[in-house]
Amino acid sequence: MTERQAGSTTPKAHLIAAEVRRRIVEREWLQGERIPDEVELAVEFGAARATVNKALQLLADEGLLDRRRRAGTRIAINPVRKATFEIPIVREQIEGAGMSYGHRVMAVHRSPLPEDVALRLGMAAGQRLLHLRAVHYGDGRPFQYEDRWINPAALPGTEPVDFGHVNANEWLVRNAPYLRADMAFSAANADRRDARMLQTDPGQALLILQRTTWNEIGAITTVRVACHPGYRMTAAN
Amino acid sequence: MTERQAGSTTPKAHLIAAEVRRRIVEREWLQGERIPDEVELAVEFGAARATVNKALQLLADEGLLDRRRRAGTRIAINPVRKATFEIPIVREQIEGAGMSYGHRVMAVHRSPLPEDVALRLGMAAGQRLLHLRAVHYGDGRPFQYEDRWINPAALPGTEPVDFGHVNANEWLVRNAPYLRADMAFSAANADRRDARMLQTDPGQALLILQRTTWNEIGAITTVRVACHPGYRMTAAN
DNA sequence: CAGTGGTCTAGACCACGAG
DNA sequence: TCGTGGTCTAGACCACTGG
Repeated sequence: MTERQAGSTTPKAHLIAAEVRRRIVEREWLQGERIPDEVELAVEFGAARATVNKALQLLADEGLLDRRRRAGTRIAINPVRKATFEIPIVREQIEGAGMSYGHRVMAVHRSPLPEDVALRLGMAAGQRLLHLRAVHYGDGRPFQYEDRWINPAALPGTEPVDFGHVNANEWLVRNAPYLRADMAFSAANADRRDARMLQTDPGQALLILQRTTWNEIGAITTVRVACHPGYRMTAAN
Repeated sequence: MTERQAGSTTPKAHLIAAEVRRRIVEREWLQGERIPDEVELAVEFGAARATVNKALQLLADEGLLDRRRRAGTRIAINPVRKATFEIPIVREQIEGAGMSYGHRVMAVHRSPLPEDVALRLGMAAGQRLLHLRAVHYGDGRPFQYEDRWINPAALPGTEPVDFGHVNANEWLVRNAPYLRADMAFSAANADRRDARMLQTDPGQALLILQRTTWNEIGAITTVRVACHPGYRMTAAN
């Protein structure tokens, strides 16, 4: 780090972070130990304190460091690591995998909210919202089956949309920015409807994704996505 | 934003980010539109450019903005949002839920790598690694069943460990910091062993977590975790 | 109460890439 | 080519919180 990397475009903060990470991984600094403070490191690395700060913040965000005012910076004892999943538009995901995309709306109704869905949305059960069921296909084979509830009251200033023909997934992503979102993964045995929609057998284990979004008005939409058998949701780092 | 928030400890960069987010969510700025450049916003918000930069970087990391040199900053058309899951130590997760933790090692062997595991690790099949099977309990009920392979060669400078008695999950977290990790969620029907370990029935849908870590030497460990039926992995935002 | 990280600022130079 | 974001710096003040 004393030598300047010739021709490198890597930000100095990243280089410092990498060097600190190396000292941790190669056990020069052990879990629980306190490391030099920002000013010392700034001198060592020939950088401004702000740059060292940025580097250490990166590592703290990764869960590798534990930083506290006055107490200093320590190597985390239990590095709580994080996995980040990107939630792309289904169509892009399918086309990105080199398959052709298809989409079919199986049902659109204005229906009273069942108890469990109302709970997810934080609304009263029995209220009538838009209920939508659709299947996304990749190369003609079912990829995901989504069961979605939409709250039109949370979508002011937009034309009424015919979700029987429009792709709700894409329309919402593009037209309903949200402030808060909730997300959960679980597994479930396919019920008869899941099985029919995904062209598989009842009882088949399915990865279930549940997602709800809110804006300043209230809940926008909640969706339960059943993925085709064998689907893997992956994250790097 | 012109008025200074009296007594607020919220960083100015966060306030700016919140205001920009509001303009997006309330459709003052529409998807695809270009927003004022950093210098203009700095003037409007009475902040330094670096502060505005930090705020906009936050939103870009969220996937809400699309920033490019020379081209400026635009509201993302397809906001690819992210969900972040924290991977805690199992014991802390269980105790954090108010349950008592239990742990039992069901088997420890030095075995030749099966084809599929070797592939995950990027090693040659047939090589002999440490193979470990263990169950984590919450209030006496099975919580997770883990099937783990450990590469001792990637753990130099540490005493040999008796994983028959030590909790591998915790020992590795604390003693084997890694440089890269891989992670995937999927669903599977419980096979006979899964069912026995988790005290449930074969065929039951289980959430499967698969995780592999590497350091500068090579693969450290790979684990397949089968969660008890009904388990939900949640993320906020 | 004093040491440490958290944040902001004004200014600067540079890299990228759209036009 | 040149406007825009990316990054760094030196310096400053402040907010925590451990001792």
